[in-house]
Amino acid sequence: MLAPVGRWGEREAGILEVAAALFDRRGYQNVTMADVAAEAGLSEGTLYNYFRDRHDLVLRVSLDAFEEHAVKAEHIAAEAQSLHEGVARMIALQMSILLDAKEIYRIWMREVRGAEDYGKLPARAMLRRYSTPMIHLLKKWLAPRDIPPGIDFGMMRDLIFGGVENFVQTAVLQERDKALDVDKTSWDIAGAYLRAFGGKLEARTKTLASPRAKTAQRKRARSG
Amino acid sequence: MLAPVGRWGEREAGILEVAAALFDRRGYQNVTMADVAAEAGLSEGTLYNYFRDRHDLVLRVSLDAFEEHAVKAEHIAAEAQSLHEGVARMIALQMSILLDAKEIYRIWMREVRGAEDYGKLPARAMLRRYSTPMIHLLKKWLAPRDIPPGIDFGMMRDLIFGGVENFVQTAVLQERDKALDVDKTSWDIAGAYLRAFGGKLEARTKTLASPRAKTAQRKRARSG
Amino acid sequence: MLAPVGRWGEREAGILEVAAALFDRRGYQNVTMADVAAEAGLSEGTLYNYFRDRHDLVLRVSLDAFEEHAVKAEHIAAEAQSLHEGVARMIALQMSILLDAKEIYRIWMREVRGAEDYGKLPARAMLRRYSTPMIHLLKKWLAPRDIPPGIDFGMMRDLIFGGVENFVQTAVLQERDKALDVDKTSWDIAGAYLRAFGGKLEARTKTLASPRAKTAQRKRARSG
Amino acid sequence: MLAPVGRWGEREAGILEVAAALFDRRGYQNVTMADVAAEAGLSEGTLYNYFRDRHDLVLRVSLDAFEEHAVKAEHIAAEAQSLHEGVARMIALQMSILLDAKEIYRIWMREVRGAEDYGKLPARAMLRRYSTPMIHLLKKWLAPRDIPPGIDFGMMRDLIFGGVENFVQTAVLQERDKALDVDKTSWDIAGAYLRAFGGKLEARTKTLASPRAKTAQRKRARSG
DNA sequence: GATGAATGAGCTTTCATTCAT
DNA sequence: TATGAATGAAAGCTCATTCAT
Repeated sequence: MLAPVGRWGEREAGILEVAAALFDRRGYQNVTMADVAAEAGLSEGTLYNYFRDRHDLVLRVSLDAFEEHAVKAEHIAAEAQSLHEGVARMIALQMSILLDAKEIYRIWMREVRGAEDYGKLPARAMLRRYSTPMIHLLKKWLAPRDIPPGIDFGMMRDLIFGGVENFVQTAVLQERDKALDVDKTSWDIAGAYLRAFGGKLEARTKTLASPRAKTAQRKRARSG
Repeated sequence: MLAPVGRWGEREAGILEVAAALFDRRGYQNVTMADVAAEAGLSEGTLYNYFRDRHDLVLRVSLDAFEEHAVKAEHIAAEAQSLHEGVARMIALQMSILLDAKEIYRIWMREVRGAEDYGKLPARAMLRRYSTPMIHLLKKWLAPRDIPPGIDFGMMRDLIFGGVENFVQTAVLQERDKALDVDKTSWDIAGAYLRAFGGKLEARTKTLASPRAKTAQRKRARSG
Repeated sequence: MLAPVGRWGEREAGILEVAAALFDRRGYQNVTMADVAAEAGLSEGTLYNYFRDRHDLVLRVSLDAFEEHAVKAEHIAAEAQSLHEGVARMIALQMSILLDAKEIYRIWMREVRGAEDYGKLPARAMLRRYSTPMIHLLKKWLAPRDIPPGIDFGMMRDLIFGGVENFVQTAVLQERDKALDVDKTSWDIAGAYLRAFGGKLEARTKTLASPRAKTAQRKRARSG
Repeated sequence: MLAPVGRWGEREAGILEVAAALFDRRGYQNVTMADVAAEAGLSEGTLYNYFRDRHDLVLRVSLDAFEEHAVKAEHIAAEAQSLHEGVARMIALQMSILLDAKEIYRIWMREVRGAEDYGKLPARAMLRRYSTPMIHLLKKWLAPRDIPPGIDFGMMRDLIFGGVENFVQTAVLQERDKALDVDKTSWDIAGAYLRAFGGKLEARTKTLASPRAKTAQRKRARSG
């Protein structure tokens, strides 16, 4: 779902952006509606013209952010020249998300994935858009007879994304995140997973475009 | 509401148990002190005879639960007859924790690991007790020359635990958790990781004791 | 309970007035935020739109009340035609404050004067504005050679204000306060202090304007 | 009312002493029953075998302390060789009370004098015992024809005690209290009051016994 | 649509007091 | 008498949400 155009749509997008930044800076549980309103230069009441309630705002922030990620994941899957490259770039994407906007990711995991009733449908759809490209990638390049017994594609995806998440979390906790070479590490980890799942490894030749840099650019462009 | 939970020292254990169950059912952020008190059959004020404040209670719940897990992890590492068996049992332990008490795990990861000041020392020690046995296991059985480049032991541990966590989460979300064959899946996933990290695989012969069943037993015993 | 007290800026003044009255009636330590809210016809939360916290409210009540007193004290010092008249009017002012709003005075002495950190600056400034006019008065009219040894101006001020406070307190306790002739008593007490400090006494000729009456008028006007 | 003798009485006296010390150190509003119990080496429940409730304890602490002061005041009035000496010693007593145990004094003024129903009778009696010696002194030495018009003995007492209280309070606030020469200042202030009330001044010849030192001695003796 | 004061339920925490042992 | 765990009524404060303007 794209943001509506025109003034109304712009303002909504502005609120979402401001809220995302605030959430990321302070943790979304510690951001009040008043904070968001103030940061957006609006009054509190106005927020409720755009979002049903706090939950809705949180949800939309996360959906919005994940939309971008989903698009990127789809590109990676579509353009991969090899399994190793594709998985590595997917891992690099995941890493950069966690490093740049881990709070949004947290919201996603806690509020959106776990939500029982509200917004479940668009959230599920978005989750699928983000996580299925990895499955497509694996399905395309892995020979069925090489896949170890008991392992399926969904499991692979879960193991990869979860493993990377945990690895980055530890790195952040140990304050090794600034020194992390995302591209190289992604390639190495991808290699490990290919071994695990019966894929063919490659030597790392060309540099992966860093989604991290792209993200930074986008942010600069928007706030201008 | 349960009947009041015993007297004296037992009462503290009872509160912890009741709180753990509540946290797990509703998410610890959504459980109030009044909820815990009511569920334990006590008045609100009484809680504060046992725990300095809410934070203390949350911490203690998590520490308490993890103590048991740590002990089990240490046993597994000490008694493993092969790498495949050890890793599989470790994964099975992790799975059962996540299936039985995923919220406690969440508390651990978010409140305890991330805490800056309070209880950092005992918490860190406990974390190490839980997560290092896996590293010991891997160090003991993996031949250094078989380990793929760019992969170290800490990374292996993070990838394994994180991957399993995510896999279980997805299973729970898709309501496949009841049908999950923890032992078999653990063995298969362990196999994948051994391939990934250069370990020697084995055929699965004997049944792993399910820590899940043991936990259930303990709980029944305590609340009597 | 009073009817809701006006709108906007008036509301703050209304809360302050209502709080001052409550404090005076029951002792400010025994007045809760809920009490103030109820008496002002507001909900509890609303109070916190006007005052950061309880301490802030208490402080503001006292500062507000003392501002008026300070202005009066300055006028008295500026317009005094003789030392006897000036001191007498200052004593009469002090008496009327204590009779009308002794709790506010108590807050001032205990919370504001004694406070270590918060609002120290404006509070100190206000205290000076209230208590220095008396010193100016004495300095202007007392011949240095007439002042008894060991007595300085600060001491004089403290002895006068403290003595009057205690005298009024006793009168209130013995329920003689209604019958108290503020003007005459002030004149007599002033005379005693002039003797004590080496000042020239005068016969009491004209009536002192009673600040007590003025205060009552202001209150009636405001609450309308 | 003297404390009962025997074990029961001793324990009660011990609690009172401990409570008085705590009150003075931290302000009596900030001392809980639990604090007093802990400091006295008793359990909380036991306190209630000796004191009906918190109010009763506070009251008794103050009564107890004032009993000593009253005895001293009576001695001073009985043994005074001149008005100047008597008043000066009375002022010195008041100063030392305020410097050594201002919290007890505060309790007295706030809780006891102001109390409407409870313990009014013994409190009133004690207040009288403390404050009438000053009146006796003045009545004995002041010639009625020298007393200025409009001034009576009760007023004198109030002006003296209140003035001294305020003076000491200011000194404490300005942290001049350590440097305060109690005997000299008392003499000078007494001189001022004698001028005010028509008494005969004297040169200060002999040193006044410092009640402050005596108090310290007593405390040391008791806690041994 | 925009405002922002008002709301009030809800939270954590304290502490004097009670009472079974 | 002594104990001390249990109590529960407050208290101060927060904040998502509403609504008259």
